[in-house]
Amino acid sequence: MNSLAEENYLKAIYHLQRELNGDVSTNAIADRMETKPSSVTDMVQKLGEKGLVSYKRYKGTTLTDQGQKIAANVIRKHRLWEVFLVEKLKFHWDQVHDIAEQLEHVHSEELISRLDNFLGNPDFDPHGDPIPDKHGKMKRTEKKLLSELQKNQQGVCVGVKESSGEFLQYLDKKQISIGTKIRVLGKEFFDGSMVILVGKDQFFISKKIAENLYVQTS
Amino acid sequence: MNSLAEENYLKAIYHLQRELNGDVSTNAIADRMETKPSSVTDMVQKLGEKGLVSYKRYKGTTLTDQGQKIAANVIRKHRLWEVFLVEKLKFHWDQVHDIAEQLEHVHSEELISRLDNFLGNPDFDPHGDPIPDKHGKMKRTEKKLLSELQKNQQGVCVGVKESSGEFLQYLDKKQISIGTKIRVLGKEFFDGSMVILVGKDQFFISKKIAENLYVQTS
DNA sequence: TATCATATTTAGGCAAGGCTAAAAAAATAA
DNA sequence: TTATTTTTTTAGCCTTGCCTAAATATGATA
Repeated sequence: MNSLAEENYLKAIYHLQRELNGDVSTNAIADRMETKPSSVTDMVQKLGEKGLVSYKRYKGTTLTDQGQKIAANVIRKHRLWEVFLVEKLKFHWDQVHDIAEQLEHVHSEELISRLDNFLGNPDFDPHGDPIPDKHGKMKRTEKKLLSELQKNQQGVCVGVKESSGEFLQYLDKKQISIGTKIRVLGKEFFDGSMVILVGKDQFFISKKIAENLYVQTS
Repeated sequence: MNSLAEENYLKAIYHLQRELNGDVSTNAIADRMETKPSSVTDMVQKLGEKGLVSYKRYKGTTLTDQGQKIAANVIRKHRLWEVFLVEKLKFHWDQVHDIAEQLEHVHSEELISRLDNFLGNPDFDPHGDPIPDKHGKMKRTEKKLLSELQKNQQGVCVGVKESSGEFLQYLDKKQISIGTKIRVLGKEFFDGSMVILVGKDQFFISKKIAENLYVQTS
């Protein structure tokens, strides 16, 4: 059984490894965890001894298979709980992160398997992120950024890149959520801004918005 | 915000205060928490400084109003989660305690209020114990021990006094659960044993069983 | 009341996870 | 290549919550 702190480190390393695709530096982890580099060194050494990461002094850290499995499981729990909070308890998708952050550390395989079932074995969480299965594998979608679409192309919103409260609230105000169909009515070349159609409303969005929304085309 | 350890102490003191109706001794707490008396002393002193218990050296500990409120809230969460686990995730009532023990420490008023709602604002948990409302008040039922019933009286099972796995499994085997109607067909004077009717089955139970089952008569 | 057993507290330590300050390695610039 | 900056690690300390051993209060008994 791993401690809460250990699980959080593994999770952070898991995400960083994907973002940076490669070894993860001590500072990067410290940044993500909002802690000091010296604390990180202590912890990755401990995780190293436990065989959950491969750590070499001054070189960086990577998850071992075992560490990866544990991290994926924590993420699985986090995302399943998010689905529960949104689908069953009717939370808004921008309110669930902190609560899921706590729920993800409840230990019980039985619980999570029953929860998964209760929710209908979802493949994606309310932000469009894939939910790993019990072996740590997740569905890969061919998702693009909205900004990559051309005039008259359309796609279904499947997730966000940036997930700050402000951004999610913006989307909410515009009635954009997972599953929302979006059609590009126009696109300005010089600044990347767009006019899009959402339901019956059409409106203007900046390049910054378009670069932070994932859509599935095909 | 209180730490996990603090919440567990408050909860234990809350229960003990009711069981012993009065001040709670350091040893009693240590016993309940499966920890050493010296650790308890440390903690009650700390809780005392925080104003959550009133503690006097060598005299014992009681919850303050504030401490009581916090304890009741933890218990509320525990019992609501138990309802969720049994009603929604179809756990058996004898499997949910340890999981609820973890879930009860998730901090979010909003979460618990939505959960309460989702579950239909239940008044009792799957073991028949009352669920405190958000102000810490709980419904009082006039429940008796089965052993207090006389021949030909009947009652509805509303809870258990002892809740060990063995006992709950015994009840399960006999098809007794919350809501089960039980009629006393016979009662032996000299040892308190009974013959009872449950559904269409009648069988013998010892005094020990009868003294650990709560029924509601009226 | 004096004595003895029991309950409780105090003192001093330990492990987990943090932090700061200082040392050492690596990367970058001159 | 040498000097300088940045990154990382080490050393030493802090808090929380636990523990053991020793000291002290309380309460029961003679």
